[in-house]
Amino acid sequence: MKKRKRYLITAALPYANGYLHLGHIAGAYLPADIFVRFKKLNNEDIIFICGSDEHGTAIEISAMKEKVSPKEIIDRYHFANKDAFEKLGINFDIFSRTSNEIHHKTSQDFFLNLYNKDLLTQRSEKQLYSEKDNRYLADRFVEGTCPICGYEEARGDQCESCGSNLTPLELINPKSKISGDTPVIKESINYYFPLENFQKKLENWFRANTNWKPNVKNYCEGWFKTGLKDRAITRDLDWGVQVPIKGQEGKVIYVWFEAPIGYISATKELFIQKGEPDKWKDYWCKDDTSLIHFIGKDNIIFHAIVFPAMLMAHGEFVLPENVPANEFLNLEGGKLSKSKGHGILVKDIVKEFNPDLIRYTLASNLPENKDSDFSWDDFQIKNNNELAAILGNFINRTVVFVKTKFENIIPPGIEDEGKDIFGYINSQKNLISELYDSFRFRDALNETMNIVRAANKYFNDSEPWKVIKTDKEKCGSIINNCLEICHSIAISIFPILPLTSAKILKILNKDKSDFNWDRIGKFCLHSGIKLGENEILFPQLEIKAEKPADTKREEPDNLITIDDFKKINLRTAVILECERVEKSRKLLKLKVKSGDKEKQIVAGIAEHYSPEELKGKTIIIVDNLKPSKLMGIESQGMLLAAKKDGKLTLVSTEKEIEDGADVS
RNA sequence: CGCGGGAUGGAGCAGUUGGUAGCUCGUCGGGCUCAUAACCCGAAGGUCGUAGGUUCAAGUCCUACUCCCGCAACCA
Repeated sequence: MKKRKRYLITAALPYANGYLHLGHIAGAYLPADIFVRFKKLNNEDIIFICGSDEHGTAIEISAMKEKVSPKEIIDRYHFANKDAFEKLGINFDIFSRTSNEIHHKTSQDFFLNLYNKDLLTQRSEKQLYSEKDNRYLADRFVEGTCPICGYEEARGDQCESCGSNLTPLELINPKSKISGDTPVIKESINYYFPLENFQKKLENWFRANTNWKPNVKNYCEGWFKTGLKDRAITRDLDWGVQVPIKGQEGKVIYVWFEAPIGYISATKELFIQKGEPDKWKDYWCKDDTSLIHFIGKDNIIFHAIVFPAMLMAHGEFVLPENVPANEFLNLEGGKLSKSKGHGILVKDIVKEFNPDLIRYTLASNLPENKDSDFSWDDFQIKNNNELAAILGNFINRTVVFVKTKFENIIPPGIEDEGKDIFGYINSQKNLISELYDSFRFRDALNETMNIVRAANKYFNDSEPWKVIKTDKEKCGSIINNCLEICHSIAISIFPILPLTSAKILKILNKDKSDFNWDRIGKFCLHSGIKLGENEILFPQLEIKAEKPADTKREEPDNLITIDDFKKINLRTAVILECERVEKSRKLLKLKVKSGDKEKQIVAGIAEHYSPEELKGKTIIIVDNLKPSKLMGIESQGMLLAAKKDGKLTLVSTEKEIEDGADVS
């Protein structure tokens, strides 16, 4: 392997259309931050780049829904996410954003570079255009009747009812989602990136990277096998980076093309801030740079195939040396996705818990090889039985001993005392280095904790509380060693627990002059120095049954008045018919009778009840719920059911009563 | 056959090219008492989802099956 002079680390650009949750952190940002901190401790030349990805239709649609400008949406999430990163101690050298001018310029230059080399192909395509809206309508902006199943509200890209993939042109009677206008068909030119032509070159490059993680390799080999397809890199949209070609105004560069260029623009911005505007080239253009993209598995295709192909096409940039993608983190064995409101948002959890505890729990359970699990039980166990009992306790027992037996002053050491433990620490230092270098952060963490475990053992085996009664000098020497070990621990945990690391230095009253990976296992303290104020690093934690940061919508006041309650019409109803909804795992379609009315209700209970057992049952329904469509089927009410831990049971009446009765 | 991931002692996970099944937590027994009832030592506990196959040898490779989970278009 080539000797690398400098590192350029990127973490996936978070999409500025939602808040970050723990899955994002465990997938990309924490491992990246750990790696960067480790390298910085080794005095490596390394920069850590990230920023918000702020273009794309999803943001435009969110803006439309909320009736605000896209700018408002991206500002909200950009600043919230930036703040969340800071609170978690994830220290980018720069957290930029793709709406910045420098990024627009950089992506346009990139685009032009390929365009001028005649690498891009043009295709004229029929697109829907709305006269009234004065714009082309991208697929998500069109609604119409599905040509396959006849569902009337099919989207331009897909029919929610039958699941068919569609194009806007296939829709019968298409309408603009913006104005309801009926669009016309117009020809429009779009540019394509010839990914197909790069397949051979990519494969050769890719397969030379033998040390990549197997999950990344397998995933990409799958794509190679299917064959890469050319991809459109422009779209007829307003929100984004304008296509820099005369006569093509009103088109933007497709986000997938422009977003990764954000890594380059952010690097430029960083060095402009530093007053060295050309220095970014050292990192992007010299081939003794090691470019590493930290991402979640959903981004593999872009970082291991598409972006490298773009860089190859451009020709002036380095290719990634590694793309250590992680799998996904689940919550309590179940889902952790924002769409379902089950995620734990970073902005919430940092309010209540020590960021280092969050970092520790995630780091010890990173989804490095497969999806892993976050649970509150585990979170508490990690704090009480590992951080508090092993790490916090070792620091505390040492410092308290100094305080009570040595007037809080570091006693002198004796040569040769504790040779074994320092030998062990030095060998751990090398082992942990190797683990970090091969992106095995979980193992690195465990081996780091083994140093602390060994430290506790040394304390126990040396029995300073006994030795002090017969030989105070020897006891002092043991304690001196323990203090030195505390210092070594402070350095070695820094990549994972930066706050704790700083606290230990403060307790030891030690400056940063020896704060370097090499100094682990070396003697750095001076006897005769008074220690700083002691502090319990990890207090015991008792997490109540109510999971504190679980994102139940924050209700400032969840009490309702009797009037609020009266708004809800609850009635008994009897189930007349019941059938499964086709292609759905969870939905049942019920026909119920409540008094003289019959209603159709779609309910997500198919995993708990079979259609047969429901027939004839009396249930409670919300009668005046606004109808809505689920998978294209209208649901005119909602049934009540009790649910906990995956169990579900319908709410019924205790005695028999006619259907249509009021419930209150 | 929509795409993808998984199944290893009570829990959560390692197990890199096939060669005595490891780690953390928990449990039980003992030690210590400097320390946040923390620390240290010892022990118990696994036919590695099922059924076949390849091999001198399979958690690891091959085939089939079962069950879980995530994503996608759903849980009103």
